[in-house]
Amino acid sequence: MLDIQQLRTQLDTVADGLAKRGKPIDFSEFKTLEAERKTLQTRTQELQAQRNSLSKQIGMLKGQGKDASEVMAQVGTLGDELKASEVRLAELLEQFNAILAALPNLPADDVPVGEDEAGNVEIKRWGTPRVFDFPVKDHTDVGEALGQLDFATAAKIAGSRFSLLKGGLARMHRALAQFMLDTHAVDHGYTELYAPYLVNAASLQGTGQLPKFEEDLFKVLRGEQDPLYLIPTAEVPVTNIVRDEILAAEALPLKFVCHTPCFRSEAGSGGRDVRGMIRQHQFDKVELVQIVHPEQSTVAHEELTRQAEVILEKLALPYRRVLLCTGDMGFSAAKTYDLEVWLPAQNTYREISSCSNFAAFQARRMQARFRNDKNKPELCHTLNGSGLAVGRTLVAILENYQQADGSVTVPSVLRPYMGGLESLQPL
RNA sequence: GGAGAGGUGGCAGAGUGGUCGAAUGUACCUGAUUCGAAAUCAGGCGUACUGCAAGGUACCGAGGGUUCGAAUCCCUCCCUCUCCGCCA
Repeated sequence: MLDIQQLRTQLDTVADGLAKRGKPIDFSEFKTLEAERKTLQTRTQELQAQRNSLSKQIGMLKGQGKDASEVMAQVGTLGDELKASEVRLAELLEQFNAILAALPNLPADDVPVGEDEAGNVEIKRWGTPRVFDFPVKDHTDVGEALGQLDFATAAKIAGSRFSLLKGGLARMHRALAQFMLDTHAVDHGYTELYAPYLVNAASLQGTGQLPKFEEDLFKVLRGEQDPLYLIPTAEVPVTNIVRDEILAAEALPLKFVCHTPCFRSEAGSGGRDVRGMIRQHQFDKVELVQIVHPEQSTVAHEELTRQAEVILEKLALPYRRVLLCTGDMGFSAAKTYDLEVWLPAQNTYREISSCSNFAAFQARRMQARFRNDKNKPELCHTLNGSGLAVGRTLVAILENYQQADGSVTVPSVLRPYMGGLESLQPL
């Protein structure tokens, strides 16, 4: 959510910033509504003040046992205009909210302007892609040859875009999550959380998935009761911890790490990445979330991204860091780094982590504040990043660590989590 | 799933139609007292919008309704607690 004050006072600046995202937004409706709002709001409050004071008089007169009919007649004349003003004002405010809730965040100043992923800027590369002396298989072929990755059975059980892992591969999946959690909780100082996988609509509003992106979510209907939604990322339950809170300044920064499954309907992604476990309805992710003082968010963003990179380096997986351009950034983000891991079968880097600074955008939606130097409530800044997507990490290991005989070497940092197992062998 | 009781300021807790944005206690902040502290005394102490200011407006779980007037009455939803049943 953008600051409505900023829209009122610097509409052109806001419009310019949003235009950089690619689709210029028409603010003529906003201007029309705003012109009406100011006078209507003043007038409504004036009428309310009159009504309140007259009503008080009625109370006083009646309390003294006097006749109040004259004053009651007087307040009666206000009735129609007041009612009409209140109704119209409520309509206007609702329209403002709808406009505001649908506007994406302003890109940070140092975000490159571009239309799509072609405009992204590579920041760094780490690691050297391995040279194979045998034909490289993609992760689906490697996993199925091991007999430990079974899409056909998953499709029977649930449908397309689900996977069934078995044996050592299932264990490696678990080991990855444990390894990531330990690294962030112990080495990086994050507080580990276990959080709900189903959330209410208010939480999804808070982080920005609703109202615009409902079709991306799995919705659980419960008869008369309010629906719940399966979380698309741990960002939702974790960031909403501070929704409607006013924190003490000393409480910041908050740093949370949380491993959850993530559920995405993948509506509109038809045909993309249908093979393999790159794009699934259900995948696990270890998520990093920080709630920080506004002056700290830029530094925190670098720190958090670096902490995600550490996981890739410990796993010895080659990757690159990319700064997303204005046209490729997510709805709520002010600035985003993607980490892309090397996938030899595709001969390219693929996204495995997305680390974003949301500035005050989410905090304003969810009214997450802290008491500043002047003891006044001020919006926090929020950040999050994958550290990392577990399923895609498993994909990267299958491809990068495959051997000519069909086995897959277990990265050394994972071995303590797998009973010392050094290699996945066909079942 | 059945039966019942509740949601008021950081916390506790009063308030069942009118001078209530809300008593009181406690916590917290400032000052006085003190060598210092405790105790005591005085003042302050929710959020947001609006106004140069004085002030005005909204908010008593959320939304709607009745009324000249709603924390208080009515409806829907959300949440909490107690007992019974079921359950990993």
